[in-house]
Amino acid sequence: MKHKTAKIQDVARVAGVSTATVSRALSNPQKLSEATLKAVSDAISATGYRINKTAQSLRRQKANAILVCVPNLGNPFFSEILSGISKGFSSTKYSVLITDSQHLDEKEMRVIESFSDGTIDGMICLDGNFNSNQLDKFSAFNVDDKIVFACEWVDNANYPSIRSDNEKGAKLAFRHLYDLGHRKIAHVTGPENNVLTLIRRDSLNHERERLGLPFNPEWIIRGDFSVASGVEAGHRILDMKERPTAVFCASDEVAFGLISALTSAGLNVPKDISVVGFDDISLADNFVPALTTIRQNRKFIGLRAAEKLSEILEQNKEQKNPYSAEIVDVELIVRASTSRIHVSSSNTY
Amino acid sequence: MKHKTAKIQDVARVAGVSTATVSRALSNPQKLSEATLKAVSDAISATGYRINKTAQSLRRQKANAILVCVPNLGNPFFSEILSGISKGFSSTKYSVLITDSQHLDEKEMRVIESFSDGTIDGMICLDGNFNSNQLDKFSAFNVDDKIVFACEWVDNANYPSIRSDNEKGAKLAFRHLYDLGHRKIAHVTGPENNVLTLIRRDSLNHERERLGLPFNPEWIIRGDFSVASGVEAGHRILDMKERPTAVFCASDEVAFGLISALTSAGLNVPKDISVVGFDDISLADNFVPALTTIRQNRKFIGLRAAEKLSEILEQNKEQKNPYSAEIVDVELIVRASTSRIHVSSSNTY
DNA sequence: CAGCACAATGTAATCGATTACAATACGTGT
DNA sequence: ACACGTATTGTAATCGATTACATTGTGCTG
Repeated sequence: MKHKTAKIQDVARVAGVSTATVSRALSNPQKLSEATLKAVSDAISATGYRINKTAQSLRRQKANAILVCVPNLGNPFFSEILSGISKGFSSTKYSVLITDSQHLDEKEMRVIESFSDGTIDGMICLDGNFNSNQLDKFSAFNVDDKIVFACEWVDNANYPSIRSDNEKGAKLAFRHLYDLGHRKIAHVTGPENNVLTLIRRDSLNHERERLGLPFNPEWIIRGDFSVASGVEAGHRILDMKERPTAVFCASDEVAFGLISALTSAGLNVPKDISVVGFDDISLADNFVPALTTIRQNRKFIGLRAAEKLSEILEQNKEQKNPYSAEIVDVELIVRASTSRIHVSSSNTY
Repeated sequence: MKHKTAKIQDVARVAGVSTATVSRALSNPQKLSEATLKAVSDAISATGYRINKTAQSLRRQKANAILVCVPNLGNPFFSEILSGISKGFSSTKYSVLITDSQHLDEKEMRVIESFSDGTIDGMICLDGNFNSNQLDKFSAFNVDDKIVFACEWVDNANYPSIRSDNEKGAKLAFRHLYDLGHRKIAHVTGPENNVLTLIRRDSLNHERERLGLPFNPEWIIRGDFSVASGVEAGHRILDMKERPTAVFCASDEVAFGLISALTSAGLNVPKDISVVGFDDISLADNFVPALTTIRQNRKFIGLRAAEKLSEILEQNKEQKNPYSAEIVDVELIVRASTSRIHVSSSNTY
């Protein structure tokens, strides 16, 4: 039609030089004389030439693309991380591909496929749920040194990762409730096989023991980070003989669901029950009541993950970096969903 | 290192056939005899061969990838559409690339670049904010017949699009409030240059006139779909001499911000002011109060957009389809943020 | 059994850019 | 004037898969 895209040959012809020279003009300009450089540059404008990245990738054996593996694209928690990653790569030559790993069995083979069919050079994985079998495949196919984990990670495996200080987060949440006078503190966890679930729960339990608080196994409620699981947890709490006076939720969405369920049942948050979330997603500030939560700097985590992966991909393969987990600080954001314990409920203990 | 990925040559050698035969075994198996097919298939297993898509793309002049252009990746509204798109392409040979077009000037050139450097075959655009200058470039570079719009679209331009019935949505929202006895109905719009803003506002105004309701220009409040703009609108309303008794917001997030601001100021939603949102994002059901809203079937829109683009890309270029806008039905979801007008406030009118 | 259609497979050019190696020109020191 | 280093540019192989065209073989028809 109108635009038959010009190729390097066309530029070479117009500029009166060889294709090699054109190529060099683009990637090694310092090797050429001023005059030819100008000629080539003019020819490029004249022809409207744009490099064909597919051909370039084939020749250079490099895709200039990375893959982000997201557990669930429908979950707003991830959009901001994606946004950070996207920003981190925006000034580089890399394109960002995204895949939803939810309900995807053999997802590790899909990933390996992408590596070996030449479509990606590296991966940022927001999904820490890989078993050792899957990880073995990564190393068998030599892709394990091109993967960076963000937010989540894999225990006992030496992948670089950028993550929040979850331990501190759980501790801050717990201490905040404790300082407000709460002693019966429940926790809605994440899904069982998740690293975040473990570390937050352990940190919480540790803190509870340290402070010598009562423990009721009923108060550890299984969730899955979703709003629905928060609602479910709310119903469980409403049914308890011995209700907690405060709940620490593994995510803001869980907290929203929980508050929604408690409120519908006629309870008041924070008067009857205080609630703390985790993440500080954008809505936390404008929920009713505004949610006290632990802020994860998700955009920063995404950005750093992008930078880290870039570094790894640029550096010489030989000088392998040792294992490194970069821990990003978290912050307690006190809002309206927590309050000093009410006297009538506190005297139970 | 361990895995020097096998190429088609290696497979050919192992199978004792030519590379052409191996290639045919993969893309035109019906042209080969049972015996050679088996030999090739065995050789592929033996060598662990995986096709190199870069080489394939170069030769076939087809990237097998599409780009999704998202106005703001950080906004959860888009995650579910993305999820639908991702699902729509999951069983095809296309990979999905995502780019954030926010604050990106010359974004049309970026897109054209991606088309002409061979990295993408088509695009789904969730951002209708293109001027005619930019659109002219699309057609100058012959990419305009490989673009599908979803959710948003461009007026006066013949791009295929999948979108909600926004007109009906606004009408449903307005009628719902009217039926509850509200007469002073405010509207928080989207950003000024947005097609959704226009169509929803026009539909609302049309409905208001039809019903002969009072119009106070103050009641049309500029927003931008964000929570923050909802908060801002809330403050504006609190300051009004003549307050509306109900507000229709251009997005759920705006509604959240609005409710948050009103509630903080001591008002009760819906007792003092009823609020309707638009979108039915996942949190709407668990906001406090649960939000009455217009449901957009975002996952479906994403899915259909993916299917539509696939069709377009597969079909013969010549048999160009005429302009087509596919309108997806919307639904009023009544929850707790709207109620029959309170007597003390209704008698003002 | 000649002649032809058709099925199965091979040969080699091709997609567009990169780069090792070769070639040329120019300057400089002796 | 010769030898050699250096700067600049060209020639042609290469990345890995696809496919037009050529080739071979087989069966069928008259």
